[in-house]
Amino acid sequence: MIKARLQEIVDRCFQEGVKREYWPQSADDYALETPKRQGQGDFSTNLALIAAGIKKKNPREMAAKLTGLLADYCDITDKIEIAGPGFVNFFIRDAVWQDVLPGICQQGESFGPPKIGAGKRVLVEFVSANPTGPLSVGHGRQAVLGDAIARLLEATGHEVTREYYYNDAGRQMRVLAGSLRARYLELSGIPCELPEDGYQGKYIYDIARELLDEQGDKLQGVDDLTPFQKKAEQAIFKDINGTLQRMGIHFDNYYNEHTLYDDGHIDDVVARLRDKGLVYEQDGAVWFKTSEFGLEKDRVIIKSTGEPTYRLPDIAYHREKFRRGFDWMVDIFGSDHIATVPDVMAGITALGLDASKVTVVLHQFVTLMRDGHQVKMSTRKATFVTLDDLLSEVGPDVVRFFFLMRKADSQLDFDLDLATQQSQENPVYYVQYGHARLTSIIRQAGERGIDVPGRDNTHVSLLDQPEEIALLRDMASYPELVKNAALDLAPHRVVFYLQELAAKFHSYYNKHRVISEEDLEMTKARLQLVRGIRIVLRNGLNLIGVDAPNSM
RNA sequence: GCGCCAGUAGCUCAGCUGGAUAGAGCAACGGACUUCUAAUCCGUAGGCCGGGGGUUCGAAUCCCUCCUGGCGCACCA
Repeated sequence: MIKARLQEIVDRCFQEGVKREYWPQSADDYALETPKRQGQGDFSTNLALIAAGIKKKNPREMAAKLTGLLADYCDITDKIEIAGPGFVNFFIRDAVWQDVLPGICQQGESFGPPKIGAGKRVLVEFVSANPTGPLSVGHGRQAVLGDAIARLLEATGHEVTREYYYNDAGRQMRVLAGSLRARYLELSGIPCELPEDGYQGKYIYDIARELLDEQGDKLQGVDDLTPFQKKAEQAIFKDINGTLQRMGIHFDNYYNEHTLYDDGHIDDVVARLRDKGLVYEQDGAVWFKTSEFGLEKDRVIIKSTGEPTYRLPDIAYHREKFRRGFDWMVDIFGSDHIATVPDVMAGITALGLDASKVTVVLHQFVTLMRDGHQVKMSTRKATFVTLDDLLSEVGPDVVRFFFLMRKADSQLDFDLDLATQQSQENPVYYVQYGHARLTSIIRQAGERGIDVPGRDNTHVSLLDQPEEIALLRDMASYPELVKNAALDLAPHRVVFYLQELAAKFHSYYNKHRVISEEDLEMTKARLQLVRGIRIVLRNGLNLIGVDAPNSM
């Protein structure tokens, strides 16, 4: 908020400088940033360095021209100085930071990023696991990532639809049905081998048992896999949804790949590509000329058996997303799907659609560590820890927070021993504890009959300690941080921000007393600060779907 | 062999579009509870940012190259 104000001032001076021919318009890619080190001001701009680079002049001379202009326009600083190679550093007046506080208190829950996405419809597709088994820990990362991204986009005013895309037909499902049938027969006392590549997970037994309870031995002589497939799908989706619910994640829409066939979209996409001469037949299969789009080689979209490969429905599905009128489409995929992305993008482009409206977020794998060893996970084998298991061990808050502590690009080691046994040292609790403490202080004040100031600014000038200004500065940067995190689809930045804010507060708490009997005015000022920090912490936690407890 | 991602303190990781003297948490060591919650705080120590070239006023960040790890490179999804 303060930064935006200063940015406006600097922009105005820049334009004035262009008029006076201090520097050319082309120097407009300068930045206004927050320096890391103390003593370098609250903000800093490299305008002079950029301008000097273009005009081949001394940067410090340029900086002097800039400060000359700023003297006329800038009313929120104590001091503006030229430093280092030619940076111009801004020292914001304490009063400016202090004035931020009543605004935050007044806005409360709505304190956050600007609604830059207002009127924009975004589709966020994630999880999209086929109903062949319980959600894995890897799906968990994706679920958390997708939901957090959706929340970030909502916070910035986007109209978000969360969608789960799935396929309940095809080879995998047939193998699943065969596996269930085998277990069903086995439980009925009829020895039966699991089919080749069958699903070995014990959950198949659970479903078989249910089926046996419901149907008795009626299905023993049935060769048709349909009843088994139906039962498996229904039971597994129930399980998946139960897990998602425990995480507090809901979807607005479940999109069945099958509708793409029923509504003729698959055939239509092939026809359209054929019209454009981008499709040909070879070896009994239908190929898509992906090489026309800069890719290595062409790809099969319909196998010689007549069955489409996954690419074709993926392309058709994305065309449907466009037709449904979304302005932005975000896909969250595991890194094992990396190969599909260029093909789908080529398909979108081939159909005359704007591929830049699709953003794919690829997340790297989760490695589960137990007893210092990596746990290998496979949906088909029996050796896997499910997301549900994880939730039972550490709870949804820890799962969410941990999965968001790393950027999507990084592999993630989830140390079960650490997450379960040493949960006291969890960064999640660190932040939550901060919130509980803040709440407790306000409660104490209430018990002593002290009212906590809200929107009024009669006390804020008392908040002149360095720690207080630092806190206010961080709080003021929250809206911009969230805005950038949303646009970059990077929720981990919110997590890091919250840890830092909590740390500053804990430190402050240990150094300064908020409620003091001798000084009621100071008490009120600090209570207002406490209230403001609590709002920001609470809003931030809410943004990543983590609970903000009032006591711990 | 090719593509994508990663390589930053002993460990796990931040570092937004290139910016000034490189950041946090854990682990280690030494301290702080008659006080608004010690699930906390304070201090100490810890680094050729994988190696090597290049681009420029300036590189952990951009380009090239090599090394290491992960994921892919199907008429599986």
